[in-house]
Amino acid sequence: MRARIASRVVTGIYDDELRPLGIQASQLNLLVAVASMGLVRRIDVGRYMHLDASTLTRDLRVMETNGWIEEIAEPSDGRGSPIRITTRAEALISKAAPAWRRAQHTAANQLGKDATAALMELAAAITA
Amino acid sequence: MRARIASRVVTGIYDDELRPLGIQASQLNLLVAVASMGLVRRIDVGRYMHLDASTLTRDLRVMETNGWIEEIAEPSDGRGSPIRITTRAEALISKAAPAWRRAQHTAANQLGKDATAALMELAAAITA
DNA sequence: GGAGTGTAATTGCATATGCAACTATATATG
DNA sequence: CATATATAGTTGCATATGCAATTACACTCC
Repeated sequence: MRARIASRVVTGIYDDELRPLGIQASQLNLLVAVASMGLVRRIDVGRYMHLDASTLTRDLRVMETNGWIEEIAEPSDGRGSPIRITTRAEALISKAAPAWRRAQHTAANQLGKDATAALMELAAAITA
Repeated sequence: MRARIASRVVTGIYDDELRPLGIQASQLNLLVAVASMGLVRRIDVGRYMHLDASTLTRDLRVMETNGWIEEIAEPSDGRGSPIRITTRAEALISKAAPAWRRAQHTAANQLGKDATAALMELAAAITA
């Protein structure tokens, strides 16, 4: 319950800052993850983000529609072609950086120093 | 991003344990919250759980259908009658307690002692 | 007591999330 | 090479989540 509440609260802080840019925290997260991974299969994004494959199918569809993600190889490959971020999305990430940082500061202030460090620790434990 | 990933991972651990009981972590969370609050208005549940009112309308509808929550006063009150947990749901909470504890242990082990303490700290900071 | 203000709840819309089942491909194995 | 097994991705289904707009009260203030 604590983890879910924390997620909602923190997500809300980021969503508020990102709203003028027309992107949500969940989407920008995904975009940054894909950007950091380069040309990547969906499943590997899923493993990194701990997201179910079916969730990714749908989330990425929205982002392809927005022109933020593109599929690379021929569509005849039934096991899926790798994807990558578009230049348009790269521009968006840069443009969103200040709002992102503001949200980060707001969240850090609202949580306090200890709890913020706690969150970093928590994420590190999951990634490991 | 860290908060959202943590939420997904922890929720998944609880969902796995609760699946045989036919209830999800999100629903049991809500049930326990309502149980602890007694006869309560939806909006106050929302404030406690940091959930939007519209989300609660829908989440609670599912739980009323399942017979876990009941509305008390006359439905003529446009600003909503308070709700409370049913005896059936109380029984379910008791029955789910072992699975809940198992999930708690699994999560604590998977996160490690420091990260678990971190999560408690995080939640405390939000509630305060 | 009627108008204005504030609050609780719902609805329309869009996205997010995961499970089970299925499809399509790749890889191993005899 | 044919079959078995494993893996990537999608679809149907159900729930979860929040915003904007709307509805229905409650309350206050002349």
